[in-house]
Amino acid sequence: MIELYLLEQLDAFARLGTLSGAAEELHISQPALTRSMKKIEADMGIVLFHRDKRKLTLNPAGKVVAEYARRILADERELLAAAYEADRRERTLTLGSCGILAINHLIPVLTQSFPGKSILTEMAPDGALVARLKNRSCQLIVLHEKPEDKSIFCQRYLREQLYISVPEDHPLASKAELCAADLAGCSILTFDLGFWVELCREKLPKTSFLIQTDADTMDELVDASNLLVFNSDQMLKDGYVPEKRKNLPLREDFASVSYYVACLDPEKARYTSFFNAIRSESIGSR
Amino acid sequence: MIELYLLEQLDAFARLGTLSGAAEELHISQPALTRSMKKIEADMGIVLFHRDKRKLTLNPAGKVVAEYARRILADERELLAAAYEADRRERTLTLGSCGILAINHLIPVLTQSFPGKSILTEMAPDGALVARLKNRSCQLIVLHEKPEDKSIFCQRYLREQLYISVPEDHPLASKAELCAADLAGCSILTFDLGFWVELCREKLPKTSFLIQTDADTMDELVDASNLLVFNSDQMLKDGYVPEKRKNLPLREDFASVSYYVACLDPEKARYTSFFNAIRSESIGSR
DNA sequence: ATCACTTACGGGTGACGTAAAAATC
DNA sequence: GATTTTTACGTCACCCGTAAGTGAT
Repeated sequence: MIELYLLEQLDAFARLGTLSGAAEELHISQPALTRSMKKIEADMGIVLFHRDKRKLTLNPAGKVVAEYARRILADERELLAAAYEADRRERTLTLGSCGILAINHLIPVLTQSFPGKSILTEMAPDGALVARLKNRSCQLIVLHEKPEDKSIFCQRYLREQLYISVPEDHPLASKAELCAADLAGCSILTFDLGFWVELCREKLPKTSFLIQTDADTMDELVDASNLLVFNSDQMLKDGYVPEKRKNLPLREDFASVSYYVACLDPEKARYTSFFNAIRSESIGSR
Repeated sequence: MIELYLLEQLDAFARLGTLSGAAEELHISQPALTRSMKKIEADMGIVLFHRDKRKLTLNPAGKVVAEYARRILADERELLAAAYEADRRERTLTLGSCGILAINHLIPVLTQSFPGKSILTEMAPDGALVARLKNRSCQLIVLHEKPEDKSIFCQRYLREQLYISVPEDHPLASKAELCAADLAGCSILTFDLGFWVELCREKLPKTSFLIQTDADTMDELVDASNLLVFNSDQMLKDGYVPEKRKNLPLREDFASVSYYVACLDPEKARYTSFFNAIRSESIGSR
């Protein structure tokens, strides 16, 4: 058995050409290298060097060993990288969601249900989420349409109804509720809420959406402008109630969605406590 | 840097399933293994095992490491095998020859010209020899036809003239020399001399050859029979003179050949002393 | 004199075995 | 009680650095 530190030292010598150079790179003394090179030969029982009193060079067998050593050292580095990646996956639970609401709601639940695990969240469209679930990039996903796939275990979660926060002095403020036509030609301020934006752009083509990604900027714009603001029953319940605005529901089919929390069916046992935890919340929200 | 002995121990545990089993296979104590497994984790800085008080099992990251370890250990074994093979090639000089005569003559010369090297000889037809020279299975070859290939350096060596040793009471014994027709219908005893047998079978289709591979058997058959015996000027010079027989030359073009010693042209400098040694012998033989 | 490698010597880390304990079946 | 793993302790190997030596440029 040739230990890796010996192969590393041989590799350094093979690349640098001199023991002194290799010793410098490895931060060890020359004599240590002399001994190591002798030790490899002794361990293998064959001669690997041509000794010229002045210069040490690899003979053909030595070159063969150096070549393999290089490969083995690369494999060892790969081992470390793969192990760290596996470890990271073990310690983190990745939640993918089609919208930001579920993320905000679920992070505390996940933190409590899986103590010791880091929670990583990301937003993506439903289709991409299913793909990420299957290639194990995500362990849990939140969709706004029920997946048909039998290999995916799925549990109904919250409903969310779209609201528009209308400035009190806005013409629409007199209404009790809104429909798509009311919003034609309007601009609506909205945070980057995931699927909602795409859905509304499709369903309300005559309305423009002003997407904000920074929460503070968003808040300032809401305060400083008399624009319509995107909102929902859940957001209102969470306390997101813009000042000096009336919050009106948007009465359209698309403006009310159900969320579904899903995982790979074979893995559902791992997440039982989590699914139980959100079931009560889900029922409570109806 | 994870040392190989640790990976070996992890691999044994991964295969055997228990530390005690692995310890037995590795001929070390259990506590040593416990410590080694802890050391791998400490060296890598991640957890690789699920500890159940009673049973130790690999977690996903541990399985990844075990898988890589297996590959790396296989590579290390391959390294050893390749190095030993390279070392063997370095220490042995392989001579291929079309006939046994050149082998017998050249072994002492090679032994003296390349002190410290083992000499390995083998017999094969000219075509195969050239192939073996090119793929480095042989360093030197002896042919009975001059190769045209420019990448092959070639030097003329001995000539050999075929003789037939005829029993003194045999009808042919009265002749001074023989031709192909004289041998029609005869059986000739011969040792396995390489290309000569194939050549004679082709040129003397009406003569049968009784091939012997064991030298003692051959000698006894020569003494006990009144068969013709295959011979040559070189063999006679070497002292192979069957008793109670007359040695007659076979006067046919094919029955006299020149040998050529060859090596790869880029390597000829390595064999200068050898080529010089056989040049004098070659000239002396004419 | 300088450079490259080798030899000689002393020190500290660490890999091992033995012995014993803890925990589970 | 038997099996498996862990902890504790002492020993020995060995890997390293420093210092000195050899040979070549």
